[in-house]
Formats: sequence, C-alpha cells, structure tokens
Amino acid sequence: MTQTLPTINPEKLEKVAFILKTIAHPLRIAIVDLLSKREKMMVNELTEALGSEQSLVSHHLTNMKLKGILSSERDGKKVYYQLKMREVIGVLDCMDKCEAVL
Amino acid sequence: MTQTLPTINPEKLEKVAFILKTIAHPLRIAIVDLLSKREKMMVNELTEALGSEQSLVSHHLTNMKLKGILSSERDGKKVYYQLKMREVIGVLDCMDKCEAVL
DNA sequence: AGAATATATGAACATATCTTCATATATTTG
DNA sequence: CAAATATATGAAGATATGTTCATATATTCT
Repeated sequence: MTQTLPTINPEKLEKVAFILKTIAHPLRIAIVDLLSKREKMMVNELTEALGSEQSLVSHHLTNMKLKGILSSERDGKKVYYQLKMREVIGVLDCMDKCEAVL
Repeated sequence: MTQTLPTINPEKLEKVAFILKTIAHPLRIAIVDLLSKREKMMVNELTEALGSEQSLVSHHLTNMKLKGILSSERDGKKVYYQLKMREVIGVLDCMDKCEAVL
C-alpha cells in the first residue's frame, strides 16, 4: 500500500516556479521590488536606482515584458514600466510572509 | 514626499530565491516533490518515478546535495536521498498556500 | 532640420546550465 | 575473484542566459 499523500499542487508550483525563475536574478528582483513600491517607473529612474547600465536594464525589462511580468507605456521620450502580472507581488509577499524561512 | 513603503525583506527574498532558483527545473521540482512525500528514496526509485536516465538524475541529485538541499546516505549498494534543507518543504508549502496565484 | 535626451536592439562574447555518453567506483552475491 | 547491481563522474556538446558595446530609433526642443 503506497498511498500518495496530499501533495503540493503541481500546476500551481509550475506557475510560481515560472514567476520566480523569471525574476530570480539580482537585477530583476530589484526591478520588481522597486515596481512593487512605485507603480510606475521610467527606465532612467530604474537605471539610476539600480546603478546599472541603461542597456542592461533595458534588456531585462524587455525580457520581463515578453514574459508577461511587466508592461510598458510611453510618455513622450520616456517609457514607464510597471508590474503587469499582479501575482508577482502576491508571490513575493507570500514568500516574505513564509514562516518556513528564517 | 517619496516615502518608502514597507517592502519585501531583501535577505529573505535572497534565500527564497536561492532555494527556488536551485530547484526551478522540472526534474528537480519533481525530485523535491517526491522527497517531500516519501522521506527517503533511492536513486533507482527516483529514476523510475521520473522516467529519466540514471546519469541525469544522479547529476541533479549531486547538484542539489552540493547546494545543501538534499543529503544522502548509503545502504549497501543503494544510496538514499532525502530533503536536508527543511525550508524547502516549507517554501513549497508556502507557495502552495499562496492566495496570490490561482 | 539638427541637437539633445530616452530607450531599444542586435551582434558578439562570456558564462552557466542541461543532457548524453561512456566509463568508473562501490557493494553484494555466487 | 568474477559477475551483477546501483550509483557517480567527467568530458563533450547543446542550449540558455547574462553582459557589453556600438548603434538605431523615437521624441522633444531650438
């Protein structure tokens, strides 16, 4: 009798893992963290806040946009990015509240 | 007045991100999932349960062991692996319970 | 239109990660 | 000890990911 215990929901795990794998990079975590606080930020602000290069930040923004995590909106010369996938904040919040870690 | 909202604890985020980045791979998620149910499993069992190749599974097990996620114990010819880092189960559980996703 | 500003893009490279394959090691059993 | 079984390992190749650099595009301003 090898009964299967009620286990972690694989689909949900996939989703969360996708989100986290996508943002699991120091720069991207920082970006998401900033955007979880500020709603909208232009590339320039992000670049300065992160102390990174414009091009690099832009690449990461583009990637996260492609994966549906972020969205962007142009305002004149400036482009504002924001969190599109609401779940991301939620997931980060869940992790933050997670008793399991420290 | 640009006040900083109480935000996600960066250290904790790092930890969780480390854990999840480490296991964020279909095969490894499956391994961790199995080991969260069964306490101990030998390589062979895992290999069969996963429908993967012995060598590949072994590589992943070795990696996760190196990173402190798993531990192993030899019993004759067999080697049993188990979850060493308790937090992993906790983190997966947190993700599972996370309201933010689905 | 030309200069200045803000952002995007693509190629090249560096690095990391995954997978396979062939083979090594360890343990038990005949 | 030889054969069988279980697992590990290392090299090579495949793929993915991150970074830099030079340059393109878009917009505004003069």
